[in-house]
Amino acid sequence: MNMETIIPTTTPAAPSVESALPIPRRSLHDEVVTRVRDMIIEGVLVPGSRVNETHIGQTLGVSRTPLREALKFLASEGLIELVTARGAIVKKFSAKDVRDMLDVLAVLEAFAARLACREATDAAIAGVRAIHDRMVDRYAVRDRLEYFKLNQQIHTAFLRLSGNAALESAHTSIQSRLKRIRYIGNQEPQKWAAAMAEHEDMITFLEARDGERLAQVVTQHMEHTWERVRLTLQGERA
Amino acid sequence: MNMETIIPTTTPAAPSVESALPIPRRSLHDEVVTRVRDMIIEGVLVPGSRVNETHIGQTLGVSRTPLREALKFLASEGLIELVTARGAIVKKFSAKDVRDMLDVLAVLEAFAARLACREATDAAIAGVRAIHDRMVDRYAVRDRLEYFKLNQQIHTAFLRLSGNAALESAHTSIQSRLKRIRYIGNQEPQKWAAAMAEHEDMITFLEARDGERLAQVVTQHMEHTWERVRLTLQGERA
DNA sequence: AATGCGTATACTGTATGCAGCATTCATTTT
DNA sequence: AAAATGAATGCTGCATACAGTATACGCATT
Repeated sequence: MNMETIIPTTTPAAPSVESALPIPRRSLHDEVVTRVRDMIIEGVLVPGSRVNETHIGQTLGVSRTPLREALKFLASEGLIELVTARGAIVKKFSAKDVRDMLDVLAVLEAFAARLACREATDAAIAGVRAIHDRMVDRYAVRDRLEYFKLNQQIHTAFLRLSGNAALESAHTSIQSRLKRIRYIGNQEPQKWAAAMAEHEDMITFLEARDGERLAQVVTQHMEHTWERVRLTLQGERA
Repeated sequence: MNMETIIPTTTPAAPSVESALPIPRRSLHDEVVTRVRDMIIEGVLVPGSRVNETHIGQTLGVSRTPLREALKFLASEGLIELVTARGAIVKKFSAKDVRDMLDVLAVLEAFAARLACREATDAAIAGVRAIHDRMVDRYAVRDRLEYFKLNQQIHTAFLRLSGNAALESAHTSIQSRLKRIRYIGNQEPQKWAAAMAEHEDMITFLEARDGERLAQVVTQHMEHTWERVRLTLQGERA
């Protein structure tokens, strides 16, 4: 979320080994943002309910101030709704909302597909392939949680291939809103298998740099994601 | 930014006239967010510079707390960068960044175009036409500022026709990042005239509900926007 | 018993204070 | 004189305290 570049005033006597890298200082802000996001995804914070600042603050061991700042951040991301004098409310998405988000994701990913096939370096594509291979591994042993994480990663990596930062950030924003729904979805084995097959196609077309076909598959994949997820949503009315 | 719905505990004796609407209480948060956004657009806060919390706070007449919260919000929107222990920095966009954003906008608007032609009610389309007519008025008397505002409005209204909230919010986010660039661009008269002509086409196809042609024109419009804006950008290197 | 009103409580919104880090300037050293 | 080092200042990050508002409960009244 924030990249640091240390410019040495003079080249120090330090050896150019890996150990002497800028020490990554995670701000409490980022930490709280991701933690609260995770709490929403995991269902600890239930959609539609209010967020008690003092309570959650104590849970995370921080004061209300950084928590509130994190909530404002998440509000802009669309995960939380801010109501005057009533505080933060975890957003509840209707089936239509989810469908709409998936439609937009499809459009964005289709565009990214065409760009990626044109712009990406072979090395970058190989990187995506590497993630894919790990997903196959995880699928083989039915490690759902790790698979889920890798799935998020591969989508992000794929979007990054496009080289369009705005595209990536738009995608990330919607993706984070959908995370929870995806998390609770995709339970059935055969659906999981189907998703895997689609990914296989995607990586093939990507390596072949066939933008059009890739865009097509990506769009289909999103349509199928909807099929996989829609049933889960019946309980989650707005 | 936040809609209020007042549910009366008991149906009061109040007449159901328009005058008895929920009183619009805009939170200080929203106020500060929009003010800071405007300050960025108007160039009061220069890209690349740090935001002094105490100073800006005094300017707006608020304490640091709500200001900081607003900055976090804008950070998520992409207008501001948060650097640990150094605070908020107004984001600086390179020519490529702008080009990328316009590309994404084009994709989103093209999608919105197809949806709008399918989904929008006649009344809603008439609403867009009304804004357009006012723009023609403002163009006639060369009222640039008002034209600029209406231009923002018509884009938003157009996106809303799609009925896809996620699409609208993705669009708004990028749009707000571009506002400043658009604000300083579009100076020359002939370019302005060209933009007007394109808008004329767009409204025509919209009323004819010709989604494909509208999508085409919208994409072209974005391409031309790039032409209009790119020269302004030479000074704004990243 | 039900309804309306008033008070109490709990939580949000805002301000302020304190600690820690970055930056800058002055001083010292080579 | 240039560079490096150390101190001082200013700003951010976080916590806490206070004020204002909504919600809930209890009481009185019909």
